Amino acid sequence: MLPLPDLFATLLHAYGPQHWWPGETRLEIIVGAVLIQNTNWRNASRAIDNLALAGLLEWPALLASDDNTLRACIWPSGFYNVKLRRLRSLLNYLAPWGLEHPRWLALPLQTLRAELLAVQGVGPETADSILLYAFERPTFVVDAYTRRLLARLGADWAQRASYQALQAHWMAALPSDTALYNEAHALIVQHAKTHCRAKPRCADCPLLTHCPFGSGC
DNA sequence: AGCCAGGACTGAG
DNA sequence: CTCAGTCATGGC
Repeated sequence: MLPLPDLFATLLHAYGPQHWWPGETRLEIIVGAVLIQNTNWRNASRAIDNLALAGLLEWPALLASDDNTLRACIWPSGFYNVKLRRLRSLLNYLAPWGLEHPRWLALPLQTLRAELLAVQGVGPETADSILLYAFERPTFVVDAYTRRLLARLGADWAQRASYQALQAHWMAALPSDTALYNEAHALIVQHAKTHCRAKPRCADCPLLTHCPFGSGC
């Protein structure tokens, strides 16, 4: 299979730098990481817009918000009862220090990751998204796109591999670097959105020549 | 009309 | 430790 550094270079050449940032502020990124769980970006984005309109993308306001207001805002993202609880547990974890505390940049990555994973409703992808995008820590975010892309490129093991195995695979292949991991994930998402769901399917896919199925998506 | 989307948790076997 | 079931909206 195409070596991952080459895969990254190919996508970068095809799509250009994404400078992807899933939110305007640290708080928005963290909230978004929960709201996007098993939901399409459009619905999650609606929820974020509602929160912004309600003035709840401000740290103290969000902490002080009542459940009914918060639930109404996040409604379009689906799973609103579950996500309400998950947001609360995450906010409760962050609250003692706030979002700008030096702690978030000082603690070892694995320590912080373990803390996040201990929060109810924060699994590996959500934890890594927060670490990479909100706190700019060099950890690779594995998601459905990442998994599918490897599988489509012939790495059959990827489809059923554990999160840990997939993450280790990427991180062993690419140097530990926040900007690089950010860009790599953004490119994979960009590729998936422009080709995987394109119709006609993958006519000018940049990964076409590397794909055993005749389409690199 | 179903099927699915950038997950995580729970209970069962 | 696998794995099906659960949570839910909106777009196609």
